[in-house]
Amino acid sequence: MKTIVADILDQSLAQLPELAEAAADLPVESTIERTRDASHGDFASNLAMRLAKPARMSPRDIATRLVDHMADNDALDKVEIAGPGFINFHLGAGAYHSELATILEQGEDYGRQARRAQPRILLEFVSANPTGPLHVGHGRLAAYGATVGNLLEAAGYKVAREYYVNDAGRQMDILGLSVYLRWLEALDQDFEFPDGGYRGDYIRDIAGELEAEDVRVLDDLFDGLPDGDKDEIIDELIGRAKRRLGLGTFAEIRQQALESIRADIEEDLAEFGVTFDRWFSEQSLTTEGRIDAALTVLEKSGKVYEKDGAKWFRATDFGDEKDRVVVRANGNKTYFASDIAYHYDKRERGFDLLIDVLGADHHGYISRVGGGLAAMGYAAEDLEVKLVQFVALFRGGEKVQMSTRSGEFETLRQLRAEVGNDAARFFYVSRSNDQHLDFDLDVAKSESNDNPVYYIQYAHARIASVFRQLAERDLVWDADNGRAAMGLLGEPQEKALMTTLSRYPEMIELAATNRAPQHLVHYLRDLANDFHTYYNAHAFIVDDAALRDARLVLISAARVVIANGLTILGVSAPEAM
RNA sequence: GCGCCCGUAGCUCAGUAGGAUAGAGCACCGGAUUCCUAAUCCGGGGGUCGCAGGUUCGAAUCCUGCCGGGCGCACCA
Repeated sequence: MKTIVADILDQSLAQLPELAEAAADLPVESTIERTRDASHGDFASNLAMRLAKPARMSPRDIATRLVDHMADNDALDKVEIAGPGFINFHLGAGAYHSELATILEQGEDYGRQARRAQPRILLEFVSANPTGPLHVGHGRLAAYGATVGNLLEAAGYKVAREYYVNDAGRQMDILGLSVYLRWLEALDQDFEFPDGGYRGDYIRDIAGELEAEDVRVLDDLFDGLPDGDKDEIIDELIGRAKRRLGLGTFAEIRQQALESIRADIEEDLAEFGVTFDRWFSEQSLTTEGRIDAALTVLEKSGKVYEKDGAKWFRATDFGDEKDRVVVRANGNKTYFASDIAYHYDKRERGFDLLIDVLGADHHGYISRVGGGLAAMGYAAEDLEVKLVQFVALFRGGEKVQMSTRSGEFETLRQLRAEVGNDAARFFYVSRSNDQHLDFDLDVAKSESNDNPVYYIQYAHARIASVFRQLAERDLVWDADNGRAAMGLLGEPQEKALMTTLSRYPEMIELAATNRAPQHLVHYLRDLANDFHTYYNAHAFIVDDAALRDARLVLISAARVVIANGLTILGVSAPEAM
């Protein structure tokens, strides 16, 4: 709908060369916005004010010229110049009526834009370490990433979703050791479980199902353990287990634990409506030689040097605080080396824009990885990182304490079971990603008017209910008749609803561009409010068939848009509540 | 110490590449149902947009400094 106004302005501008020149760098559409006050019309443009300086004319003179050169347009009622030089556009009812027809015609495609070839987007999110179940913080990453992915697709982009599985390195050895120790415990071996191990109940579950071929009891594993801090003790135990069980057997335990946890995460997310096109294994980077290949490219850039026996990446050249080690003195590659290799691989696979959704504690990582990309012949700007701030759970007004150490953290599963998937998906994205989230469990699970999820779903269910009532009264909705009678929709509540509906495509575009799902949440709340207000003010199923059919056109359109928006959020749109 | 994010109503937060009198929910007060679901609606009070400067026709929004809160600064992953 905004394009109607943009076209009119564009065409007027084209006839005024002296202004068109000044506006060369200014997309006309970006000057147009919805008005906040209905007396200012439907859309307003600040184009004249923006051109005043480059064109060296007064804003009001510019506005006058623009308006004088506008061709007549059926969609337009009138155009006014107001205030310091705003051009206000008043659309006719016909523009809204045709928008309603478009909504019904396009159905679930309404608000979706045509495919854009560029950029091809790789969206990486969650990527939690496969050392235990997802907790509530990961849930926010999942809900945010999934919704941003849906928004980008609605805006026409091709999006691939990926989960990076950190299945390499020391933490995997600790995982394997933890499982083996629980397996020993189950066979009545007596020892104190080391502090540095993973001690959640899920480790016992995995141990209970352990099926490694040559696994056997090492009853002297803890004999003569040297003193040391918890990391040294863990490393010593890992070394002993590897030597005595054999590397192959230890690796088998480790892989079994990894796969069990990874599968659990995948199932958890799938139940949450979050799926991925690919689970990218960090191990595969090593086995396929990609880390070495990336390091070779990086070294050719001249941004790698040796110091103290290690190889360092000159990250400070790319805005990082300090240079970063990529290969340690002991020859092991760092996690940072895998990260660079992974992101290099993403670009090599043909993705133009890499969006990473990360926890807020990863902010130090942005300039580093971006710098790596730049050094390897791509651009730091190819990587866009969306940081998501932490989640605090509140129950009964009290903050719920979360402790990973004790294994007593709140898992995503527990949260989903407590408040339901719909409320969880909704609440997670209802705040800006860079705002801390206070998740109030009592509100999220209350089946009452306190709960904004129900408020929106209820609007959808109510519309469905109206159509059920219609059938019960042996009436049939004649949509063609309704479309022909849309001129009867003159009530203020009807106009308000039509206006909000017509905003949907603009809002989707905005939310996608800004990776800001909260716009959609707020929009749906507004839309539901407009519908509920209308519902309370006027009956839809009236005796006058033309009016009835027209009103049913309007609320059908509302149903379509609410359902489309909820689908993007990953929230169900119930027919009845 | 350095870096990133945040500071808007009593509480939780929106606020669109700067735009016209700053919005919503909750809470509080007062109303609405012989009629399509009251999980609803209508009305009301509530604000020095952390503070101080700057940029300009115009700043909650951009810039600088300060104050307050969160997070991060490994040859860990």
